Amino acid sequence: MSPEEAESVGTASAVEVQRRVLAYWDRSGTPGRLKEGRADGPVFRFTEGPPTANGAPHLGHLVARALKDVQLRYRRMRGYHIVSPMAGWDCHGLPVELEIEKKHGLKSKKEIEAYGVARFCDECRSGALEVAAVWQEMSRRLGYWLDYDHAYYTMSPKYIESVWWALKTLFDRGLLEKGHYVLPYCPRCETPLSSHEVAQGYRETTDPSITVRFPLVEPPDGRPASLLVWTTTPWTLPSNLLVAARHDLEYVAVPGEDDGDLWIAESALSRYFPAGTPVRARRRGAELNGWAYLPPFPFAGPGPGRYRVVLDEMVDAAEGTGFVHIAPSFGIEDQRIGAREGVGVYDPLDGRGVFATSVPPVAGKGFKAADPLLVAELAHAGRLHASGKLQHTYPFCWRCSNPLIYRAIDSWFVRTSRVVSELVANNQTVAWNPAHLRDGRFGNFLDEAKDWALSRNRYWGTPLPIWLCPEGHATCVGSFSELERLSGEKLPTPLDPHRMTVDPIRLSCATCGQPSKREPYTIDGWFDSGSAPFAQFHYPFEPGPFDPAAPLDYIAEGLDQTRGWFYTLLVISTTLFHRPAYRVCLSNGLVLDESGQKMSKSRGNAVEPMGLLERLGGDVVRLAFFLADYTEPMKVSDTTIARNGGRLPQTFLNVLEFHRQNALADRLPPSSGPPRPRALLDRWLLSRLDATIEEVTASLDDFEPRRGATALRGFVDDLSTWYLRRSRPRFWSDADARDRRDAHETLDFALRSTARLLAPLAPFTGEFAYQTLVEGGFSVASPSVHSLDWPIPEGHRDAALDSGMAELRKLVEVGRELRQRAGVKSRVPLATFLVVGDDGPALGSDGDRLLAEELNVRRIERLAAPPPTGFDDQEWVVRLEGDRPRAALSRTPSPELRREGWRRETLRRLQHLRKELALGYTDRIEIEIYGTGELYEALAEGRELLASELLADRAEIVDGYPPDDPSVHRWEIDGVPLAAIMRRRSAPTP
RNA sequence: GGGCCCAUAGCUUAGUUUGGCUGGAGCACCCGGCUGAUAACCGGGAGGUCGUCGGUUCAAAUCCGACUGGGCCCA
Repeated sequence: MSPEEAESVGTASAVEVQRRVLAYWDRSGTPGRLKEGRADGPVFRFTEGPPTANGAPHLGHLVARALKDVQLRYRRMRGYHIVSPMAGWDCHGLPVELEIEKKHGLKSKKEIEAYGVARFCDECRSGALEVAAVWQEMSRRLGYWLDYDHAYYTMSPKYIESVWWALKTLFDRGLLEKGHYVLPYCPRCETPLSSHEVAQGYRETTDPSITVRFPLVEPPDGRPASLLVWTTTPWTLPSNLLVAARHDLEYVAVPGEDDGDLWIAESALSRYFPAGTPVRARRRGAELNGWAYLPPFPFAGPGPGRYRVVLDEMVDAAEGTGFVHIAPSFGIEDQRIGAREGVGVYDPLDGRGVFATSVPPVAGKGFKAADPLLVAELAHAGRLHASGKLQHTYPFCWRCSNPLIYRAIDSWFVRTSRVVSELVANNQTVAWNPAHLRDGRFGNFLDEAKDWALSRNRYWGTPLPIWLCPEGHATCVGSFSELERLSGEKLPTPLDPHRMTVDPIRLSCATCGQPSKREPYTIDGWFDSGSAPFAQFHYPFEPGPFDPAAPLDYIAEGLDQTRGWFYTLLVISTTLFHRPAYRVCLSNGLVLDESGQKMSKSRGNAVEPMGLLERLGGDVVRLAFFLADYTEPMKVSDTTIARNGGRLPQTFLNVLEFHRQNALADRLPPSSGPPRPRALLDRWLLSRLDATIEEVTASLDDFEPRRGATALRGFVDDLSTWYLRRSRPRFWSDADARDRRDAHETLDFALRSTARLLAPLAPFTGEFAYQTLVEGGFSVASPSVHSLDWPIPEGHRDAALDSGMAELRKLVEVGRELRQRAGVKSRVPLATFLVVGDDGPALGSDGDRLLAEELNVRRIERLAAPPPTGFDDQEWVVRLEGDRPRAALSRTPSPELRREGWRRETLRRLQHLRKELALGYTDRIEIEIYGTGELYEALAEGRELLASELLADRAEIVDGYPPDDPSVHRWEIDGVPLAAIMRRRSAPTP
């Protein structure tokens, strides 16, 4: 390490460590050099799930990124070649468009078109790039190494061309088709959404809840009669064409206000009528089939089969009346039933959800605004039986927050439903973490996979590469060269294949030769991101490392991606390559605030990731995640993160600093190779180290960093609180130079190994430690810890040693307890610690020596059984286990031992004084010490010891009281006055 | 309404797969000690109906069932 670095290391905080390491990496270009791992190593396939480039990252992203990075770093150290470390951004789609709309106050598609589609798309592009920069800086702070210089962008021409290739492949296989189906539709964005988008927008809301009378044309019993029909969407009533009942439900007629009959399911009766209401008639649902009624509004007009009761299994009487209003243009079930009955559709709404003039009462009104007007009309006509409000969950647009409607619309579909069994089979091969996702949430979703509504009626997205001729023949274009060929035009270079470029292009129909126009759709951005594993390489247009036969080895994202990326990856890989998309999939839980509430900007409880990383440092944040159960929802705040993630690096850095100061003071040359330990503590530490290496390795092999982080935390704790605490005197003892050197080498080796083990989990701390330990560290030429080989056990594992030391540490606890009960401080030596009734020292005389030192007793004795006469209470304090003595400790120090205790007491105070006087560890001093009586005798007896411990060239012990002088420092020991004058002797060591 | 997951001390958690000592640990708290790396460290204390109830068993935190609470997803 360079002298300047060495001097300023000090006790570094995690934040300081991070700052220094980032500076070093920047200087040395380390991330750029290492991100791909070893070029000739075995391949580790990975793809970064591209975040949507419409906003800053939130904490949940941080968790996923930490879980990805730890694995990449580990695999690099294991010698793998990472394919690919490319960063990526999902640039297309509504979210990005919406940001630009907001920026310019655009409120509708008409306004976007007036603004100019080309300009609009340009802004979307630069908006996406700006966001990517924010993500990159956050990732840097977290230590997430990706190739940011060669990131993939789903909006880039090459990427789009790969997506086109994929679409054409599906088209050729008959898996991409046009249909007219009911889809979730956002009237503000004027586009359909996919089911995974809808899933993100369910919210509590209040809607009207009305029950309407549908008069029967020919009442069965001669009296006037009506069906009671319930709905929460009055705006769909003008489109009513049928009423559905259930064949096996029991329906009854009860008297209404004007003496007409009201038909309702018997099981729904109590919701509408008081108990005891007379029943005038009763029919099975099946008997109601075909009953004709008068529709609530006449605007849809007559048509074959309309306005009658039909039977369907979807009806139940759990809510409503047992009669279900069917508007085939506005519901998935409605469409199915309407199509079966051949009644056609009636959709009076335009693209923005505004009523046409054909519905006079609400012409020009939005569908929501129409609700109260239509209800008033019904009331006026005497058709309204009941009216109220209902609170329920309803889907809203996940981006613009307006209520969605379900409506029939032209759209292109990926026929996912046809490959369900293949999806299910491929999913079975995936190692999910948590494992229950495979057959639980994700598996369930696959079982019911619906066709994927792919097209969007929008601007900023991959254009659907399908051209249609007037005859309806579709041509799907799979590459730019094909487009050029079919259009007979020279395309501009560079080509930006977005709407403004491709919309005007006309092809001649491959089937009939007529001019074809492009279908004016973009595609769901989720198809873009699901194509990332191959589209990032411009597959199949350029040679690259993508292997169509090989799934990714590992992906990790938030749980929300079960409906998102995890799903679209699988669909696309299954339909294109007939294989699963990934081998291992780790899904992390949601991030909650301290009190367990979901974080959101509107609630104001969101912790901002950049701030968190700046305050605590990336390693603390990472470790807090790794040590928590990251597959479950996680409560996060500065306090919890610092508490859970801060201890390991802090303790480790403290040990490192201790070692640095001592190694530096000793001017120790760097050690070479693993040490050959002699001392018990050294052998024990290296045994623990090997066990830790094994555990961390296994945990990362299993893609479960938590176990490894926990093991490492335990090791560092043992290193600091047992090995180092017990070894401390060895590091500055002149008595045994060889042992001193052993201790240095063992600690040095353990620290270097720990730095490497730490590297994937806490890359800044690992790097900092390594650079601190090696000569020339922090220099441009110094290799990064991340470029080193992963540590392997060195054969130091010794189970007997492990258990023996554990046992010994238990005896230490016993001894300390006895000392406390005897009321004798640790500094005062005691004669004997007696261990009763075990098989003798598991660690031999070395172990007993260690025990004696730790307990500050003169000797350890072991007895097979307690003495027959028992222990004399005057002489011993005894620890019982059950009713048998386990250990005993001498109760009282002898006068000699007490004098030694005083010496140590004095020594401690004088050492403290050295520190107060700001003396360096190697500064020589002169000292005069004043004491009287027994204290004087004790000090005089140990003059030489005191002198050498205090690095005193001259030490004088004076029997008496000190002069009255400001340079005199005074204390009391057991009521006896002690004083000293201390002066620096030599110049401070540099 | 349906599905999946979670529940161990105030907090973070080990132990649950494969039932078996007195359910461990760290943080925080109280008392005492120690301190030439440490925002440390050491000893002791207090703090647990292992969410609740029931079942299986010689034996249940662990296996089974129901319930409660929380979370997520679907309709």
